[in-house]
Amino acid sequence: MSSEAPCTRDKILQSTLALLEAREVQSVRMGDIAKRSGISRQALYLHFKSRAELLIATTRYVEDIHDVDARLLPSRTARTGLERLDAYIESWGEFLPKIQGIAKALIVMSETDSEAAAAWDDRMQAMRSGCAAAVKALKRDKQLSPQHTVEQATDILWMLMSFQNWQQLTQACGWPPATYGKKLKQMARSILVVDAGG
Amino acid sequence: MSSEAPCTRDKILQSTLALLEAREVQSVRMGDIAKRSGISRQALYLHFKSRAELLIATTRYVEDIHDVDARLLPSRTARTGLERLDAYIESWGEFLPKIQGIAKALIVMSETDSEAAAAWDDRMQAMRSGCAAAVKALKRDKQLSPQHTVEQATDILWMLMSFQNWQQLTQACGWPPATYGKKLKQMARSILVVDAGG
DNA sequence: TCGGTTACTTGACATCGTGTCAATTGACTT
DNA sequence: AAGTCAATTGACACGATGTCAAGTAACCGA
Repeated sequence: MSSEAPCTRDKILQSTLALLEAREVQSVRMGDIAKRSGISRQALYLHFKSRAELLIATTRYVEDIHDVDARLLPSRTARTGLERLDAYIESWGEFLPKIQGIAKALIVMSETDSEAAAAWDDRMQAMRSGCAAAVKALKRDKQLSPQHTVEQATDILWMLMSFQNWQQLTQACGWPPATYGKKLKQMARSILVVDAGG
Repeated sequence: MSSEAPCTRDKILQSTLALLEAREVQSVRMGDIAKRSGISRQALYLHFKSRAELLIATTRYVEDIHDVDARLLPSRTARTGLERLDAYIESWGEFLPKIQGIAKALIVMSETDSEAAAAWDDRMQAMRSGCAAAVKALKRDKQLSPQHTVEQATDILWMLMSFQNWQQLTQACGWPPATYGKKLKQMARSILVVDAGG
């Protein structure tokens, strides 16, 4: 439970997460995380061998906290392909804001660290599997537009749902979360579904 | 002409560009650029006050070389809204591969340098104007889907045409350039156009 | 031909963040 | 009393950016 005194490792992960949500990624240094965790900078290296490893661990920590699997349940139990598509976009749209900080950090880290790149890629491939499943369900229902192969449709849905697009629409364009969800469903239907009734 | 001996500043810009196209962004250091330009590292600072400024100057240099304005001519002279949309996507799709290196560099630099961020944002806003113009032409032709406001339609087209999406589709998904162009036009029509024939 | 300017060189150095190492402390076991 | 474990302190190497000072070589105009 969170009311118990967390062990040092958990304190570090919590601090990292809090800082990433509060500030610009690059301004979250090992020293800052240590200070906020109430330990020395060197002690961080007793728990994580590098900054990259700490960020990767934080990613897993976030997914644990928010119970990704439970969130995706409605999309897996959907009856029709359309329902599944909508449910998947919906859950993802609710999940994205929660991983914002760590996602940005991991993307930036990916430029210099191949393990970070692999970790982020792994999460994105997991998300892609969900896209592939939704597309497959559409295909099964004969609702997939003949304009695209199954592969292409998956690529397209994956692209639409990318973290960068979410960032651009909600941050740069100022779309509220509800608009993001609604519009993304519209777009996915317009592109992928044969009879795009909304 | 390029057969004349270029001045030092131009040599630097050419070297920067060549290196950014050949290698990972972060591995292009001031020292590398200097070596390739045949001058000392310190001499770089006689021409550009920082790495960020050099990258920004390189961006302008690339746009000069490839004559962006001329490229966009067909989209500006298009008769119908649909023609304009297609022409704009087409030119952008041809232009993107050429700015790949410097674009990635500027995006990475944006994390740490606010001037670089402003420079990239400026280019993206310019691209957005083109999107707005295409959407307006569709609206004029009564071909804009009533699902979206003009503003939203612009946001959507802007998102679809983003550098990150191009990267994801051509690199991660392995789409050939021709497929990228064709599919992007399809997607834009499906989402934005009222009678999405095509 | 002298003097000045311009472009560039060399070498040393400050700064910042990551990551490492060695010696030490303090608490809890057995 | 001895041992172990988590953490501390302080020093330090490394790599990259950016700065500074002194020197050089070519060119240009009076």
